[in-house]
Amino acid sequence: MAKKTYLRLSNRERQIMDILYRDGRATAAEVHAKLPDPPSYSAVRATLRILEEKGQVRHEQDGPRYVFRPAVARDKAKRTAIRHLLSTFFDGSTELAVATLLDESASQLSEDDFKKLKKLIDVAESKGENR
Amino acid sequence: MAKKTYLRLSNRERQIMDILYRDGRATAAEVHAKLPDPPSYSAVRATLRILEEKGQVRHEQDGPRYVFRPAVARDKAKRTAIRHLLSTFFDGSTELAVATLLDESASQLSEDDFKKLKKLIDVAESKGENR
DNA sequence: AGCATTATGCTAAAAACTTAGCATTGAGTC
DNA sequence: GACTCAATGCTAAGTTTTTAGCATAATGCT
Repeated sequence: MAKKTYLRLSNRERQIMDILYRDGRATAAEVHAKLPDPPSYSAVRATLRILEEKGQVRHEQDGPRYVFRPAVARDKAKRTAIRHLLSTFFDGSTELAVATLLDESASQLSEDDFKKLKKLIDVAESKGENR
Repeated sequence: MAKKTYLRLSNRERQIMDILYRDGRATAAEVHAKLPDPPSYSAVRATLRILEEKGQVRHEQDGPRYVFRPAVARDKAKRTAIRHLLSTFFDGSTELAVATLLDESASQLSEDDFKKLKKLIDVAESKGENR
């Protein structure tokens, strides 16, 4: 059977995936506790099962219970997400995106944080030069 | 009537909003043309109407047709999106997010771009000092 | 061992999303 | 003004999502 090119996740499914990406791993009960506007525990388990059928989630047995994890590495998922964000809201411009990021969080960053950010750019620049 | 705190958009609705945010404004026909795996034109219009009912979209009359726009400013929507991304995939860390952004696009950035990025940080830093 | 507690497996019903089709309206052309 | 073309208004039906509930299995305590 061919794999679907576009895998659509429903709203609840997406919410649950976000929790799993945020926390790395969680039991059904933990997911339930963190869901906004949560349905029954039973409904959460059902959705986790569906996510597993869709290949988005895996579980391991941990004693009496299941622990769920995203099947796709967080790193890969976050790259997909960031590309989507760039193209939707920033016309593909890294600069615009960085500007917004800084604007969102500047007031919470320390002097040291800014130093690190500049260093990041230096590193990226030197890597970019190998073209 | 109380406004919903959590406004859920379905998959199709989200796809359509993304197009509207990307392009700023579009007719029903344009949205239809840009939808991946598109349904009928009629279905697109129906969804646009629903989005309007949900307060996500507005339309203006442009001669014989409607032109649709996001009701929430792109700028506000993108901040919401970026905060969500930060918390889901980057543990709230601006640095980690910038690092990924750079990593994604470093090979496409020019020397000048890097200069601008550093400048952005300087500006954010000086703003941040007014605390 | 028996019992309470906490899991999972499964199924079916309710709700929401998604879609298409037909009726209607309006603009432009001949 | 009649006709054509392209738009919107509306509604109903199909499909998917979302949910709850009951049955069952496993753990751990007394």
